Amino acid sequence: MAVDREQVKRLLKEKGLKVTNQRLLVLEAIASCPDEHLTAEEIFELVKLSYPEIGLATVYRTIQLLNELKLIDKISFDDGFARYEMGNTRDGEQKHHHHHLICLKCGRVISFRDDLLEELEQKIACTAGFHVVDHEVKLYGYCEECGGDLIEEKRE
Amino acid sequence: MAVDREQVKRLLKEKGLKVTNQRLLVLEAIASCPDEHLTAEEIFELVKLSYPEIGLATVYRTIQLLNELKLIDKISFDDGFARYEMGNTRDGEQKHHHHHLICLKCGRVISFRDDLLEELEQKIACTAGFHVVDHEVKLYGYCEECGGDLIEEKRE
DNA sequence: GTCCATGCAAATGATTTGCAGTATC
DNA sequence: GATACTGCAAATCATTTGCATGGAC
Repeated sequence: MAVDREQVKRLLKEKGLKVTNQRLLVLEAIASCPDEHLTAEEIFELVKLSYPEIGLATVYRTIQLLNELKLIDKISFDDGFARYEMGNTRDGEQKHHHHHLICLKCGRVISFRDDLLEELEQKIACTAGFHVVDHEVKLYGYCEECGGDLIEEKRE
Repeated sequence: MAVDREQVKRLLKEKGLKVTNQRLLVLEAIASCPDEHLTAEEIFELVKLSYPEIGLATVYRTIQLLNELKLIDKISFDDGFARYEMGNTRDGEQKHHHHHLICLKCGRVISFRDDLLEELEQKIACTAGFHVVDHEVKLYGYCEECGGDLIEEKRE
């Protein structure tokens, strides 16, 4: 997943923010690991490879900024770390949320895209007078390697 | 929502754990606020009303214990506090998860019960070889008072 | 009486913040 | 050149832990 530097620069300028190497590098670090869910510390280590002078506080501040700009999404797997991944809004496209399967044994996190939730949202909106604009779903269980498909053959 | 003290005592003893006032009181504090999502600090304050000697560390340790015993559930709304609510496993009954509508304006949290997710779980199990055993859903939006039903009449 | 549970105070660890120097516009 | 951004170190704050005392069984 590549970052459109020009588009990001434009967005920053629009908001009266400055374009800095640190900001671009943090965003590109996250973009370079599309299937990971990086912690601030991990992003810090990644950026340090090409820009050793960066400070951890800058990473935290940048992450917060990019999140506010909707360029990245924040997620938590309740292991004590906030995690980040590329945002889902591309140009004018509609949101295409992906959710997470979390393996209770090995901790692996698998992302999946789903549209079934739209239906649920509609239902909620009608019944509760609640206008849903976003959702987050986590499914916990066991992945293939950890016995996900051995449901029937348990008991060994 | 009342706590069946005898049943809880039995459960604790079964596990070789001791029955203490603190443990019962923490559980009852949580049970006494079925529509709230209490933080450790809030539970601490509640229990202190009837048992002023209790320490915050005990509340944290007890919460952890009750969570492991599946008597309470942990949830996080990403505001920096872990929150707790009564567990959903009642006797031998099947789980009946409820999920959360979180208002982005007033912060109100509305719980709702849903079974549509079962369908989604089945789908995932088949396609990804993933055996889902639990799920967590958060819907973000605007509640009735904050304009949830004004979707059409927006503008101005 | 044994050993687990508690209360207090101190430790931990992710994240935030103050401030002086630095880079962007 | 003004002002926003950065790096460093110190501060914050929810949660955890060590240890001596107290309570359950």
